[in-house]
Amino acid sequence: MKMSDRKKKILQIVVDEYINSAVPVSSKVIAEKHLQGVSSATVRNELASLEELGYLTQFHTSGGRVPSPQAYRFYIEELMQRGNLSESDLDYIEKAFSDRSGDVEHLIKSVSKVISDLTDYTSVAIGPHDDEEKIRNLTLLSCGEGRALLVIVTGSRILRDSFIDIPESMTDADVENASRMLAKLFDGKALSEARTVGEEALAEFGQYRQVMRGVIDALKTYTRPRDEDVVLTGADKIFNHPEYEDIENVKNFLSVISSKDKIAELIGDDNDEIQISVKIGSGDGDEVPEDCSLVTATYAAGGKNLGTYGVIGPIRMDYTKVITVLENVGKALEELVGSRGKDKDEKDRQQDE
Amino acid sequence: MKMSDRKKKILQIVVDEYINSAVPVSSKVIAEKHLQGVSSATVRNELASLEELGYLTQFHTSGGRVPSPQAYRFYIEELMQRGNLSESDLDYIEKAFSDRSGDVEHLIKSVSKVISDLTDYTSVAIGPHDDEEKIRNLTLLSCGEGRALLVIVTGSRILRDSFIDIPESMTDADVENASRMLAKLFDGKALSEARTVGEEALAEFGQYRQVMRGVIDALKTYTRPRDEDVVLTGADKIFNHPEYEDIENVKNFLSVISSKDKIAELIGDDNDEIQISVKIGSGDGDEVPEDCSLVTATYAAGGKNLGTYGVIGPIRMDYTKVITVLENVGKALEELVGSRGKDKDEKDRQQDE
DNA sequence: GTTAGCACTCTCAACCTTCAAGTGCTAACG
DNA sequence: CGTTAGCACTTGAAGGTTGAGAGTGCTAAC
Repeated sequence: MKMSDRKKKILQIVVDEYINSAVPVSSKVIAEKHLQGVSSATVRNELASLEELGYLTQFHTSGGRVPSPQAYRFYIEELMQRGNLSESDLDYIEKAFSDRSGDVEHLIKSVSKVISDLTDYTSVAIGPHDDEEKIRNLTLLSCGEGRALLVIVTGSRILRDSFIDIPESMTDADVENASRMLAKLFDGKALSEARTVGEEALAEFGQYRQVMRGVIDALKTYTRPRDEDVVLTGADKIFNHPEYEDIENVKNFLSVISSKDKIAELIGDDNDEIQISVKIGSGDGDEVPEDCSLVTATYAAGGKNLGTYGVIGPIRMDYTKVITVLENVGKALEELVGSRGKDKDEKDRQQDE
Repeated sequence: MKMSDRKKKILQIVVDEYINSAVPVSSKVIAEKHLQGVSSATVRNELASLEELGYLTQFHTSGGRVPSPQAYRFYIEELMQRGNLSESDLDYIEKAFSDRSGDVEHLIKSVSKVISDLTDYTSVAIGPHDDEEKIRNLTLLSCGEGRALLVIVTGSRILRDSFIDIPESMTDADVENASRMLAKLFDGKALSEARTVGEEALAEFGQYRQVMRGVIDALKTYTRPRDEDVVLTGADKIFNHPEYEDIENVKNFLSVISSKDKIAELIGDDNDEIQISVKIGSGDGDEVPEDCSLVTATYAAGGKNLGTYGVIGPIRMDYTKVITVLENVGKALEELVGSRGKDKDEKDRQQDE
């Protein structure tokens, strides 16, 4: 069976209406509020057909229809209408980003907060983690007991530190020496090339071979986001949405957000594909849990990854609002960071709209 | 009215029973299960009297009695019986701590996880933050745009970093120069004395005055724990306890744990007073929210603060279990860290038991 | 001081009724 | 053939009633 235009129109009405009201949608309100000129009986026929196609479900015979996950996906792909932010929302974004004094950590937090406040959903964010990031400084500090602390600072000011094992025989002076050598070797290198640089230099390091191995291992872990890089804002906002009157849904939600590992996994894995990604849980072994939806955007400016930001919430989510907010925050962010001019990527994206 | 021994005994029974069953306690079960030789009518008289004293409340006439916050406090002070951990629990602790390879961050996380797993409550932890910590390394890195990154590494391997403003006129070489001066000045100093050292050296710094100011400001913030220092484990464990079938309690709980600031404040403020602290919310403007209880222990070994760890959960908490776990974790932790010998503090504590 | 006995209160679950909402189906219409 | 009016049917939500069970407070007797 093909989807007629009227079916699409009706499906769009159902999704819109349900997103707004959180109440199953009946044929009557569709016909009366949105589709004058057609009777509710006709709408009922169409609804029955849409149900057969898998787009709608009903809890019980007299309960109106509710969109299925499949319907949401279709809605986002084809039916959804883009909106614009209100003046006050735009002002809010601008004001929030006007304070340029903070570091990245601070920026990530405020972006996350802005998104959560404007959308009224829980916001998840993961800071920039870019393999092409240049190493700005690398220092090795002796800790005694055959261990040393490796501190790496990159161009976008992300600080990474980890402990590596070193030969017990190394004195503090040896460590300092090694530190100098390492700093010289890696300074200005991108994280992506650093590993190969390290491998190549292994031979030179002679007795410090073990140290270099440790550094290389540490570098490997740096391209993956860590727990600490995941920022979560407005977890209590979920209670503003009626689906979370049900304790089961709250459990589900809390089990997701209490594991930052899991969040990082969910957000991270399509990091460099597209701009905005929507993931809807359908329950059958999906990574995103049932009754849960995750909308994220990955931002970039001047070819530099600026991190991934988004919201997590019920499937019945105001996608128009969320996506609009994400787009506007993205624009503001790109302006803020790459204020000097726009690169090709961004131009392409703007034409798409 | 004075508390007779029998009243105390009965109060203890009520609290124990309620903690175990989560069901209001009736005079009948007290008399039959715990106080043979006395009739339920007698118990009823005592219960009525205990209610008058403010230790018990009842939701409705025929609903049995429930301990008041005041009763819990009294219970913990005087009535509670110390327990011992099971073999398997002790094994679990030992196994969890046997891996010594990780850094502090890692240690904090595993301690927190152990506590959460053994108690079945949500665990909160805050890493060591000790004013007497010695500065091991201090480096200033230029970031351009009149800003620099200050990295401070302390003895117990806590890494602190923050951005400070510097005069736009400073070149990279100037920054390096300043970094060397600062490192020399602060190396080996405790955080507590560092501030005064900085103040005294202000004059010497001449044109770098602003830099030194920034460093001093940064040092000030280091004694307070930051958001990132608060670790939360097992948030979803609350659903194992019947009070959180009620959505209102979940809201309450989530609003606390979603703000790490607030947690830090709650945990941090009696940091150096006593070993184990129990805070019970009573609702009247208390810092700890109503229906919420916070049990924390501050650990130390060799005079060094090892952080504060504990659990947050419903008032009806298994205090015996929680406190026993906290004590045993503390012992294990002290052994692990200060394996070379026990200092006076710890000996004192062990005698108290 | 302790106890048995009893009236009283309150909740909880089960059950019924009513009500409104919304559907599916059928037969008629253009 | 698509559309529509009409109507029977289903279902859940809300409200009321009832009986059982639990637990108490009180009183009078020991």
